[in-house]
Amino acid sequence: MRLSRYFLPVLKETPAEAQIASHRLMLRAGMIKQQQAGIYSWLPLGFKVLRKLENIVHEEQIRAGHVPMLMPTLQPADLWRESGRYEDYGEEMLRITDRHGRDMLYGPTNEEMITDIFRAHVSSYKDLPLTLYHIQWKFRDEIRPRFGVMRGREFFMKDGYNFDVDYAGAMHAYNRHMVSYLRTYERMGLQAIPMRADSGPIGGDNTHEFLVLAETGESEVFYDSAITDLKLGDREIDFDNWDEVSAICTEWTTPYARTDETHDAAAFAEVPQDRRKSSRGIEVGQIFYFGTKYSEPMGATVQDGDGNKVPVHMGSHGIGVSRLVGAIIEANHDEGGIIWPEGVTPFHAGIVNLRQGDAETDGACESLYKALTAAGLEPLYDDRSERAGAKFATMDLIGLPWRITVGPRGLKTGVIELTSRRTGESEELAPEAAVARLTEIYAGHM
RNA sequence: CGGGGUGUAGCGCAGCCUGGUAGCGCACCUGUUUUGGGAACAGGAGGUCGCGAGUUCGAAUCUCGCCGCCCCGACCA
Repeated sequence: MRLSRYFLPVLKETPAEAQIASHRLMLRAGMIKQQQAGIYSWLPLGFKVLRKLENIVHEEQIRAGHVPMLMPTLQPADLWRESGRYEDYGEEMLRITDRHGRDMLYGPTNEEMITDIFRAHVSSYKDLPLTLYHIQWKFRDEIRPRFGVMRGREFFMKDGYNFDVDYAGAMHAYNRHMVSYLRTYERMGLQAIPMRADSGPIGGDNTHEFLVLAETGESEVFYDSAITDLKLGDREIDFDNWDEVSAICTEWTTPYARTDETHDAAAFAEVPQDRRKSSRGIEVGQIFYFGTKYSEPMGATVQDGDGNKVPVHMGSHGIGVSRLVGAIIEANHDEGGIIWPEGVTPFHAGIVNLRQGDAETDGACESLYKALTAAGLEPLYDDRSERAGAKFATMDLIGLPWRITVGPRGLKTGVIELTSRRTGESEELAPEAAVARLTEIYAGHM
């Protein structure tokens, strides 16, 4: 993409309403525009990141054997009356009436609707296990939205629902989600720690939240630092292997890690002093097992091998996709701006032309642009007639992990400069060598 | 929803107390010079002063009502 043809309305000054880094930087980098309290337009750069995260979530869900679909944002109130939540949910639910006077709501979550779909089409244990998910906009009418997309009213979320014939099967689904979530966050360059959590209004017995450590997090968290050393890496995982999946969960849930809601001071005291940490955390996902809470009242049953109708065991599993954009920035920024992890960056590299209009530098930039594109990478070429400082500041702000600087000085000796946004380290090398380096760097992130 | 604040050009703000033709910086447009870390000069364009009533010869400014947004708290993916 050529910057001169893109839409990137960056701000030099910080809008007054933004308090925390991610909100400030998303506004300044032209990623979002607030339309109402807690409701945002996603401008091209923000939208690109959102889509990247969405793709990662899809890939990892499918890898774990889950099945994608899409449910509507507007739901009939009657479904929620069946589960009893229409009355229970309170003011947070946005209620709407259509022209015929029918009660509807903008979905804050989809347990009722997925259960309705399930009961209409599944009646045998032979069709189980099944996990369906979608990634869709949700609405919760928060009393006080804040922190930009981290706590908006409208938000983009992956929510998945498992259907199993018994408790053991549902627990495997629970574990499978935990492992696939760990993979998902790792690919996004995040360390998200699973912590035993409260079940809240969705209800259930067994639940973990995933928290990203960051100073601006809304929850206080307590953990054994041993957990932050854990990494899945590129190990192969057979998601159908109950023991293997369960063993990984044990690995991740054994070190102490809890939010203030479930914190147990006595148990925490048994963690060796030097590994006892407390911090703030941003919740970026949650998994629940809630058994037959919805299947029973809504009649989602299957016949088991003995011909008995039994309510299915369910769980629901969410990842806050739009919130993750903010969380990633909270965990990856400096005074100059955002620093995208390679796996989620909106463009793989920025090309800065230091002498726009000079035939030689223009030509060198063009051929670099073509070479990177041919290598399957997506560069953002700053071809504006701006001075060097302005171009550097823009690149730093929008946080592309790699910057290629092309100027007449280097071209005299046939080199360009490759700079890491994260470390600030630069290396002079031939254009072809830079393309090769970037291809190699991104090989593990495509 | 309780407490506090705020609304003036795209963004950041001054002006309001003490009523009298609406200002500054950045961004934008034109031109010249510049060109490896947010350039300089000159010229220019851009405003229902959140909305509605009221007081007044006259309201951005005073009064009343409403709305939006932000912060703290309670609440929350």
